[in-house]
Amino acid sequence: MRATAEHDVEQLRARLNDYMAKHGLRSTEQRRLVTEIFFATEEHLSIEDLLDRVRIEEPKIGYATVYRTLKLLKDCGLAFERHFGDGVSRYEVAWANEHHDHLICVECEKIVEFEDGDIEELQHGVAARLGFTLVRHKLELYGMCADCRAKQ
Amino acid sequence: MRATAEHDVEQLRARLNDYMAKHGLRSTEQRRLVTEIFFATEEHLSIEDLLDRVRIEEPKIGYATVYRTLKLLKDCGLAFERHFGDGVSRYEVAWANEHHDHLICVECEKIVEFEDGDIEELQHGVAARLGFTLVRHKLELYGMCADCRAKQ
DNA sequence: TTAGGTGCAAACGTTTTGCAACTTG
DNA sequence: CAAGTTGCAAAACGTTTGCACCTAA
Repeated sequence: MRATAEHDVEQLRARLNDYMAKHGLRSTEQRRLVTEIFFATEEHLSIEDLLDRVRIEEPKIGYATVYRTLKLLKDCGLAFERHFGDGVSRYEVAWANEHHDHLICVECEKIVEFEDGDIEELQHGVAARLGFTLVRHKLELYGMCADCRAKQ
Repeated sequence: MRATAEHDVEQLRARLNDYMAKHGLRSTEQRRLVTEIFFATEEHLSIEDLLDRVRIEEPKIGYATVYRTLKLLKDCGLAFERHFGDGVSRYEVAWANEHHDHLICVECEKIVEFEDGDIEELQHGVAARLGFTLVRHKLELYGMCADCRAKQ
């Protein structure tokens, strides 16, 4: 759907450094490691998932550090937190100028991203009709993917 | 938006009794009390909310009973569990033939329900285009309601 | 040097469960 | 009476925090 090559990691680093400088925060080895691994990931990671990957390179890193780093990324708008109903928070990189929703397979839990301008337009219409100014939305479609349907 | 009068509580009771009979479950006083109070409610209740109401009539009822009763209602499709991001699960009655999504005020947390057939149609289109058979969806719109906008 | 960061373990808030006593059918 | 249910309290679960030690600037 989207190619990794399009993504401008450099821009994320710049935004992060900006934010840290502005808030008197420091660039530590752990923080760099966690953010780089996170930025290099296409999937929707839980804290544990990310911790596992980080520990391959630096086994001493603790859960709390990953947690706090993701909080930082959330705070400066570089990560989105998602909840797909299984009790754990998952995170994905907030690439600039990109917005998408999720289609989740109820069988194999595969997550596909999509974007649909028509739906978004209708959402604004609904909100306006009820007197709301829309700020954001969450749309998740749950269904069975082609692979799982074939297997049944 | 919808009048209580339209809702057929009798049908819910019947479906519940059916389910319980089919699964060898029993109709206890606590279960009846919890379900009746739940069925009579328009709001999106947390377990605690519901427990508070139930305890007005029967102070001895425990959290676990309400929890387990809601699980039962969820299992037989009479209750939906919702997560609006504040860490607690909220429940609402799954009235037959009714489906709606939510519009939530980011300021006062008011929740308005809506239905939009056009959006749903587009959702099916998106899913089909990506090879999925749509089972259900979750759409939440977050914005500022007219009242809160006026106060600012 | 000092404000900020780390890792650990303990605290937290919500959800879930084991169990002995009690009800329902 | 057998099987299901209750209420309690404890366990489990993911998340968050206090603190003593460490490190970037």
